[in-house]
Amino acid sequence: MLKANEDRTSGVVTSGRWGQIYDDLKSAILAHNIAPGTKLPEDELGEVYSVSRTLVRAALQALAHDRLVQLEPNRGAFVAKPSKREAREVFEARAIIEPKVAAMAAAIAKPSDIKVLRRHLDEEHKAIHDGRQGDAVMLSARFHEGIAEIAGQTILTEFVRSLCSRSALIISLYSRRTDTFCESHAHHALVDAIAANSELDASELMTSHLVDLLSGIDVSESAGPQRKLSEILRGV
Amino acid sequence: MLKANEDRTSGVVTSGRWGQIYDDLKSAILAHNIAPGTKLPEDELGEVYSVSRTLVRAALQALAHDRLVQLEPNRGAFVAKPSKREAREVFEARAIIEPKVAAMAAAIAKPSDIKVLRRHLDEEHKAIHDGRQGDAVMLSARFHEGIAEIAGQTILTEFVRSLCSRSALIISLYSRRTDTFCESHAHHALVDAIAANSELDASELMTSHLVDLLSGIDVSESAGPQRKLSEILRGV
DNA sequence: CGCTGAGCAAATGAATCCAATCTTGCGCAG
DNA sequence: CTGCGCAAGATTGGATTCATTTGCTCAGCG
Repeated sequence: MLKANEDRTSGVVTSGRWGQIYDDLKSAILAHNIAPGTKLPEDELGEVYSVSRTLVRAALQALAHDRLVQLEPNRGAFVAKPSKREAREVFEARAIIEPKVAAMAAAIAKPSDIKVLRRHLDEEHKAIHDGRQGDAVMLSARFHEGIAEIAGQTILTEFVRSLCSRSALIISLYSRRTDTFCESHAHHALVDAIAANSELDASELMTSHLVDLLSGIDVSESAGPQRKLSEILRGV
Repeated sequence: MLKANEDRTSGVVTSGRWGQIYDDLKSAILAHNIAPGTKLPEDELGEVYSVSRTLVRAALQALAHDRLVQLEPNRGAFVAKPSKREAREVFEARAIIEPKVAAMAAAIAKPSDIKVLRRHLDEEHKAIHDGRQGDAVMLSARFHEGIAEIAGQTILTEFVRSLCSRSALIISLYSRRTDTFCESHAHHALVDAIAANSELDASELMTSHLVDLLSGIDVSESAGPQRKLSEILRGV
């Protein structure tokens, strides 16, 4: 199941064992095993993990901060359904941050870093080949995170991690093509540029890669997912 | 006391009334009313706010996610003490994000937006004049947030908000000059550029403003603040 | 036949309670 | 006199329990 709980929530807390639940739920959501909009009742999750609602609540709160779940007062927790506006903003933010990060990574990448990236690529390729789309989007996200880590920017790495998580949700919601999740050749070209220490190439490749990703999803203006069903049925 | 709890934690949750505690503590930390490294015992806070430890824990967890407090397992919560490395990274991140945001804001700023910014400036000026440094840094942060809001980028606004919060902590820790918090003239020039819809000027002014801020703090390499008191006293 | 309102059930919000862990102070041995 | 070890106190971690809000159902009325 692609153990992803090695560094806890994003290095934030490490407190207690609710991080386990956090990681599990996060994996499930990102891998699209739980559909956006799904209700996440506290006691149900508590029963699944054999823990109290207290821990479930802590995990849900952390996920809410990552915007992967939406907490509605006295209603419950739901898997987030990013609006198209939010989707556009996520990619705009990535377009601002990630090219710079890629350039920084290219500037200081060591051979060992490149090896790590290529290993990521291999895993991703295998996941795509095996048809495990859920794992593929997660590995793609981890690839982008990996670049940020090479850049040595822990804070920007956090931002990239957050944005990639949300991107995974967005792609699962609005994807038009099935191969939307990071075509491998784009990633390969990126690694080559970084390995060659060419900052400009890395920056531009990242930009075009993000444009590619964005072109693969439908962000045309329309009623957001917040619209009530009644309004939709009324044909408003 | 500068009511800041109008939009809750960063629009994240709005759940329950622990947001009140969150906002209060955040204000106190950013205004430097609580020194970095200070322990924040749960039941003490619970007594102060006449509330159960449950809510205090929720607030502390949210603050931990913002990196304003550090949660140590079985130890407790402490006001964060960003290392110099973290300090540098925060400003590097700001240098990447904020100029772009300023340019976007300049591109689409309406007269009403400018009025809001100028009102921020007035409050900030008054706070500085009155010697209320704590409020000044908070208002400075809100000014930067305001620019991001004008840019219409809610996600980047969140990032800027987070970075500005941490900057406030950093400045209070490593400031050399006392006037470090955003000299007003820099902010005025920024507003002028945005009002004139000149994206390039806004971007460059923001960059130089951030460089200015960074030059005002001491980020020279040295042992981080994680050093034990014993090591310091030993003169290591 | 449709609409309104009271009542019921379920889920969340918050407080209290118990357990586990760390800190600190004291005592004793070397 | 100093250093190690142990026990008591304090503090956090997690579970259980009570209260409140929300949403739904169904009876009564227009």
